[in-house]
Amino acid sequence: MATRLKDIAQDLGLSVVTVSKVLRDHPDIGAETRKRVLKRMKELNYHPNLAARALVTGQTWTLGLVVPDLLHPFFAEIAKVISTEIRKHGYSLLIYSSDEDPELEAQEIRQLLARRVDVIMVASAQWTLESFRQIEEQKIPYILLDRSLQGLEANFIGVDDEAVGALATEHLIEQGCRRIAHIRGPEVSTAVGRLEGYRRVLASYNMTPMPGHIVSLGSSGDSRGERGGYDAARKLLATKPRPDGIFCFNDPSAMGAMRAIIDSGLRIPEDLAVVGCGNLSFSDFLRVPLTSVDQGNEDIGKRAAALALNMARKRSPMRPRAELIAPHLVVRASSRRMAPKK
Amino acid sequence: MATRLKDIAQDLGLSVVTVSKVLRDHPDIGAETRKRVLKRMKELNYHPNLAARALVTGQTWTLGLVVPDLLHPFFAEIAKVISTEIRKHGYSLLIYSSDEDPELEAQEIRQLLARRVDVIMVASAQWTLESFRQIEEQKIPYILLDRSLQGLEANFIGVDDEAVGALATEHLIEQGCRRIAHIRGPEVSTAVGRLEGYRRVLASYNMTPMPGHIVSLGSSGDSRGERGGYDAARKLLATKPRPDGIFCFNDPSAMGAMRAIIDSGLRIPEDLAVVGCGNLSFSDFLRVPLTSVDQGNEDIGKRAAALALNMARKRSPMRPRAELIAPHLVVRASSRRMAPKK
DNA sequence: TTGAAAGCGCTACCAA
DNA sequence: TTGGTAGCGCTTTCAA
Repeated sequence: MATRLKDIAQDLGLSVVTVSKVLRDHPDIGAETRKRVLKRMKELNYHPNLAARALVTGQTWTLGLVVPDLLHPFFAEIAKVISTEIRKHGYSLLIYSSDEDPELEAQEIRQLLARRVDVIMVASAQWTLESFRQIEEQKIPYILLDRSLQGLEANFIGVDDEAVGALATEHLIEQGCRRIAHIRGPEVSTAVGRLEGYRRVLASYNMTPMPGHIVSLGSSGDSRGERGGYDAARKLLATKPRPDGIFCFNDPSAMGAMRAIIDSGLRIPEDLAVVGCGNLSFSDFLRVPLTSVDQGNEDIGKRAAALALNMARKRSPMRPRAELIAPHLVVRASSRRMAPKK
Repeated sequence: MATRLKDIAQDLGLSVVTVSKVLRDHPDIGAETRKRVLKRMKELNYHPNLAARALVTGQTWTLGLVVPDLLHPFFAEIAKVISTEIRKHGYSLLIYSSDEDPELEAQEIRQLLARRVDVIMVASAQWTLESFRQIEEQKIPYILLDRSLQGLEANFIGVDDEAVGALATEHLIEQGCRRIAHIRGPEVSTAVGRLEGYRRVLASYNMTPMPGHIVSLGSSGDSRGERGGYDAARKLLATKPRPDGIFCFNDPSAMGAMRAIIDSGLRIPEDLAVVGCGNLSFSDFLRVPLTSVDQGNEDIGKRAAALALNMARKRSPMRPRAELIAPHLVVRASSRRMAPKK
C-alpha cells in the first residue's frame, strides 16, 4: 500500500541498501545517485516505516507520558510543552490520562512497556512501587513528574512543595492573618509537602493550626477540585473561631473555596484571605483575582523534555537526579490586605 | 534485553508459533500448554513487542491526534476523552499541539503517516488541502475535528457553528440588547460559521451590525484569546453608539472582553451583556459568571473516539460523514438582564 | 561507492 | 493440537 524502500530501489535500478543510506544521509553515496533517490522519494511521497526501523534499531523515537488528568491545566501545559520540545528532535509523545486511578495508571505503563518507548514520564497516582520496578526491569529510563514516591530513587522533576507551603503561609501571616487554615490535597507527595511547609512556617511563628483548620479535599472523582474546595471551605467556615486565611492545595480548590466564602456573605480578602497554587492562566479573571504560588509549569515541562531527550540518547544509565524547582508567589486581590511594603 | 517469544518457547521446549498463539488467545491450544506458557510469561514479565507485531499485521493500534493548542481546555478535554475511550479497546494516542501553525501541523501529519497510525484526527489550522491529500494517498482514514475545510469531503465531527452564533445572538436580543457586537475568531470554519449565524439572526430581526461592531480577535500567538478579547473589547467600547451586547467567539476572548468592560467602569450585564462559547469549567467562577454556548466537548470526543475505532477496524473505506452536534446555551449572570420568562 | 546476506520479533499460512 | 517456513520493511555488517 504505502511506498517502500524496495519500490524506490526497483524504480531506479538500485539496491535497497543504497536507498536506505540516502534516507539516513549516509556519507558514502554518489552525489548523482543521492539526487535521483531524493527526487523519487518526493515524487512517491515516501515516508519510512518507523515500526520497521524500530524493530532493527531498538529505538522507537517515541516517549510516553502518563498524567492523572489531562484536563487539569497544569498537566495540559506540561504535556504541551514536552510534546513541543521533543518534536524538534524527531520524537513523538504518547499521552495517557489515568484519572488518578492507580490501576489504570499501571495498565498504561504496561502499554508503554509493550510499545518500547524510549523514555517514560509519569505524574503518578501510584501507592506501590510495582509499576516502576517493572519499568526498571525492562531497563527503560523513566522520570517522575510533579509527584515523587517514597522509597523510589528515580529521576524527579517538580516544584519544591515544602517551599510552596511555606511561601503561601508566610505571605498570609504577613498580610495579618492569624488563624490560617489549609485545604489539603490527597495522599500524594505534593499535598504532603505543602502541608509540611505550612506547618513548619506556622511553627516558626509559634502558631499552631486550630482544631478543624486542616481539612481534606475529598476525592470528588473527575473534578479538579472545585467541588472539593467548596465543600472544604464550608466546613472551615463553620468552625469557631473562623479562619481568617486559607491556603488551598491548588487553584481549582481555591476557586471552589472562594465561591463558598462569597456565597456565605463574607468578603475576600477582608474577612478571609485566600491563596492557591498553580497560578493558572485564568487566575486573573476570577471573581476575586486569586493569589497563587507559581510552580513554574513551563519550566517543569522544559526540563522534563531536556532530561528525557538526554536519556533517550544515552545507552548507559545515569544516576537518578532530582530537579527541584523553586516556586514564587504571585500576589493578587484575594490576599492583599496590607499596602505593599517597600 | 526484553523478553521475547523465543525465550519463552525455548524455556518450555515449545515452538515460537505455539507461544504466539497462546498470546493471542488462539483456540486450538492445549489447556495444559496454555497454562504453562501463561505462567512463564508472567514470571518473565513478558510484553509483546508491538512494533514487530505492527510490521506483520499492518496495524499499529495507535491513533494520532493533532490539535492547535493542547492547553486550551476545549482541546484538552477532547484529547482526554478520546484517549480514555480508545484505551478500553487497546489503542493508544499520539498527541501533537500545532500552535495554530499550518507548517508545524503539516509536519506533524507527516510524522503520523510515517508512524502508520490506524486513524488520524485533526483539528486543523490548515489553509490548503495538501496534507489531507497526502493522508488520502496513503489510504489512512482520518477525521476532521471541530473545524472543517472548504472543498474537503471528509469525516467531520464538531458543533454546528451557525447554530452557535444564532443561539447566542438570539439570546442577547431576547435580553433586550439592540446593538449587538461580535468579536470574531480567525479565518477557520468555526469563526466563519459563528459569524454567519450571528448575521442571519440579526437579519431575521431586521437588525444589522453597526459599523465597527464586528471586530477580529488578533492572533496574539500563544494565548487562547484573553488578550485578543481584551483588545477587541476596547475597540468596541470606543465606538458610537456603543454596543449593549457582545457575542464572543470563545470563552477566553469573552473573559478578556469582560475584563476590558469592567476596567472601563461599565457594568455587566446592565450596560453590556456578554456571551461566550465553550462553556469552560471555570465559567462559573469568573468575576461575572459567563453565559456561554456549550458545544458538547465531551460528546465531540466520544463521537470522535467511536468513529475512529470503527474506522480502525474496517478495511473498506466508508463514505465520509459529518456529525454536527447541536449546541445549547448556558445562561449565567453575564447576560441575564430580564427575569426568566415562564 | 554500491550491494548481498542476515536478522530485528512477530504473525500468517499451511503441513504434520 | 503443534510447528516449520516465509516474510513484514528496514538497518547492519561486510564484501565487492
